[in-house]
Amino acid sequence: MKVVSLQLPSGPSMERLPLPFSPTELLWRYPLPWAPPPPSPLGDTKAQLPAGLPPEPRLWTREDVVVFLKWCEREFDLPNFDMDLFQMNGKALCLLTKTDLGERCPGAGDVLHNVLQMLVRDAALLGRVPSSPVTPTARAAPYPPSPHSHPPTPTWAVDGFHHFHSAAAAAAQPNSVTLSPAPSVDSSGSPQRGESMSYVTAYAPPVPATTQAASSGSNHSDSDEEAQFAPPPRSPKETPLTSPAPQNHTTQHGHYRTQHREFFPNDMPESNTNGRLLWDFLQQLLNDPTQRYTNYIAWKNRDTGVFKIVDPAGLAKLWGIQKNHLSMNYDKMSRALRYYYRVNILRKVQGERHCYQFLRNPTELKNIKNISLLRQQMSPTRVAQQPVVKSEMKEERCDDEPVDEDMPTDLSMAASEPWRKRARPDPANIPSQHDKHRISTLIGDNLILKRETDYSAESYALNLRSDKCEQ
DNA sequence: TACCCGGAAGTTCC
DNA sequence: AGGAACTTCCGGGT
Repeated sequence: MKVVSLQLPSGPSMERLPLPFSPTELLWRYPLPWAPPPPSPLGDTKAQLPAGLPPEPRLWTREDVVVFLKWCEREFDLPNFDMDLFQMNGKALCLLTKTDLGERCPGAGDVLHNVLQMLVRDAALLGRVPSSPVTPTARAAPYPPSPHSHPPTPTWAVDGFHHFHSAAAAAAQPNSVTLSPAPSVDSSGSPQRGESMSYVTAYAPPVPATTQAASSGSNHSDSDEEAQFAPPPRSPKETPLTSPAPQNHTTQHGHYRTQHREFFPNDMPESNTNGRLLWDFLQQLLNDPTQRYTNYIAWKNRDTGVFKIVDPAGLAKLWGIQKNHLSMNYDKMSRALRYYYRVNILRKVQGERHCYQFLRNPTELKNIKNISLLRQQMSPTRVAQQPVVKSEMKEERCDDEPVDEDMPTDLSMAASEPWRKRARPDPANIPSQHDKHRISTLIGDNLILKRETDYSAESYALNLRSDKCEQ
């Protein structure tokens, strides 16, 4: 499966950001709702259209339609279309509904529909603001510069992690930017040799060599994108992988790749979440090897799982695209993040805006999914009996402690907070609003110690051992 | 004003 | 059908 580097429509800092989704995972998500002036929402995809194909699908001839369909087959690894069913011009093609397309090409209707929608939308935008023609060469032409193209990079965002060589970046792209493959780490792939592996390594995304080879040929070079998405420098303390700070990009990447190949074998099974869970989505953005999303979200301390949402609105839009909730905003997305508090996947870093901390490593999270969620109920009374520990969010390490197996992992209200059941329990046992708030606080506070423990490299290794035992 | 919090109800997908 | 994982909306606090 090839990856199309879809471009986000511009918004602040949205320019030229390829979304991390494979076509089949993403394309249905379009069309996009916000339409500030171009750059094109189709971006690279549009630019990769066959030369000579008009940018406006509705102007296509029958022959153009065939060319387009053939291109889609190749580009998106779609099953071959029955061209007899597409004896129509572009205008007619665009009138087909998703269902229509699905009937004509089972399994690819959504993709086709959404590609068309994007093209139509893009053509409309181009109509308003004439821009570069849709040619293979147009791709290399950068979009009009925007003052928002490169939002401020957090000072903590690193300086040892140099730009990848363009070929390497391109090679890394398929896995790094596709939400289909496993999330940051896979339970079956990584822990075996991971006893001494740090959190960093566990979070590092896969860069299988075979994928590189497979992808580098048919796709365009990313050299131009690399220039656009050159990752910000990283702090030397950032990770063992990057320290001491390498002088050579190729060496850097080689090391990186070597590490990943060790922990992410090529036969790694696919994720069971496909980036459709918010935590997984965030992890994938955070761990993008080419660091293209650091303008949106970036590790603040990868070892402890602390990250910062650099561009809340932008990130929310990305998430909205991912989930096809195009009115997504930070308020809504943050609500989803807050639901993670109760299941101890996340916590807020007190006093720092847009700063959160993962409380579970990806292996854990994935394992939880794999074992059908250990639905350990954490009763309010039980929680309330636990000591309250207020912990300042520093990168302090606590004693090693195994993963709390009693952690609720069910995001539903009922699982962790039974009073939220609509069929309410005995009223005598219902906490008051104040109590509820306190309990929630207790849940969060009480687990802080553990969280910071879990995210220390030592305990992460310990968790891995635990994972290993489970396997 | 923006961020943050959590309740409540609704939606979508599996 | 039912549950999980959000999404949407909201009132309140900082």
